[in-house]
Amino acid sequence: MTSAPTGQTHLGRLCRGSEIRNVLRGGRHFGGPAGVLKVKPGATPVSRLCVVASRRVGGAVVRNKVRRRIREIARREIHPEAEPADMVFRANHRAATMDFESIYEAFTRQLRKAKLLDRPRKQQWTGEG
RNA sequence: AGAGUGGGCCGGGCGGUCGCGGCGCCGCUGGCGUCGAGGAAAGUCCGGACUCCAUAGGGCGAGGUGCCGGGCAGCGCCCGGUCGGGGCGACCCGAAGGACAGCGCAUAGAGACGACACCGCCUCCUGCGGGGGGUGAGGAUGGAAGGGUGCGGUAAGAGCGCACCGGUCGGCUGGCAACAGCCGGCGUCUCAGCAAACCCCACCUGGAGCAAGGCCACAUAGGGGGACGAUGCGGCGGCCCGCCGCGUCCCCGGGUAGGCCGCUCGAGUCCCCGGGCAACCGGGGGCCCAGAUAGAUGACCGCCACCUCCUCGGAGGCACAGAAUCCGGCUUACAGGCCCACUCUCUCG
RNA sequence: GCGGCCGUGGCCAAACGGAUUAAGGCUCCUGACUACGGAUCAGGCGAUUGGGGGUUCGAAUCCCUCCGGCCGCG
Repeated sequence: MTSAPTGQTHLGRLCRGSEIRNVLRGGRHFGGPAGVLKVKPGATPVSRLCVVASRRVGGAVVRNKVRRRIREIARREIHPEAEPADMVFRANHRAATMDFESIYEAFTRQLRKAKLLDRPRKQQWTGEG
């Protein structure tokens, strides 16, 4: 398992095994072609993300690439003023062969469902960017 | 021109926007500068450095290595050579000590190493069914049959005798040596293979591993030193002798993934000169070249290379693969490309 | 970072230097029995012994190397 450091302004790291298990067990489930996203209301003022890429995904190079792409998308698309959340993304083996555009579309759809692209209690903000 | 052998190297380049880690600086909720994966970072198959523990010594055992010389901190690695095998050749391959220390080698076969005769051959006897003796040349068995080839010899044969080729012993010459060449002796004794089967011989090996190990903060309460010792238990590399600890008394002050150190400057790398056939070594000068701690390199765009496709202007692709204490090797994976030396065949001059 | 075990027909597996078609069971196929099926009986198909290389007369077995899977310790 790996957890990615992310943009420190509004996206932190979720590293501890107990917290990760907590999110996986009790979080809301958002499926997608590249993997599963689990979200729970944040325990800290900033949102935190953990990307899980097991050996089923591929070798070290592939797993690093998937993890970095997910983290990059989250960094750019999650709104700084959204409700802080603890997230765990578990990548599957299909993520290894997908190009960046496909992963981008799939993951942003999951984030939109989780209402993380929006500013809370304000106007709808289109997440295209 | 075609086919091939050996060695070395590269592993897309330049620029821009956003983002990440280390270090340095500044006017420090940030900014600026700078550096930021590989030849294999991999497998973890060997060897070390480093750290802690153990070190009275000895015996048994276990594992590894195995032609010679050199290189190296060391190695099971590398270089050079010897011998054997393969290739027309350049070259390539080889765990390459010992089989009179022992033991074993299925089936077949008389016999697989001090034993022996199934067929055959020769000879003698005969009551013509066969029997006695000689032989190991021929056949048969087998992966392999107690040196090989030829001539002589003989009843038939056989190192029975001779010559040559091995083999072995001794000497001489060359070589540091493995070994090679030459000379002589030996067939009464001694002549096969397998030791990546056990085994013998020689040499090597203390145990763990950076989660080593150390420092700091905090809580339940544990450790260190000295003295005494029967059994039991545990530890010391597996076992034994042996040694140490657990037990009692006295004295003194502290162990765990939270943080910090170890943590990256090193048997380093590049250039030049010198020594050496070479591996490599010596000297001089230049350079600083990742240090994360759930683990930093990503995304997008433009131009130029390279490859493929076609509607000739575009589209797609661009290997294997990601540092975790650090080095030296080995092994394995790898799109495409470059350079050097050499060999064979054909053609032309 | 250390250390160990395993890989044999579709499945479970035996043989650990010795010939042979690499046992045996389940499954599957064919036949018998039955009105049909099951059970039973008889016969049969099915193997690069994880891949490659080496040692040997001979390798599933010994050695080297790679691949895959499982487990243990810190």
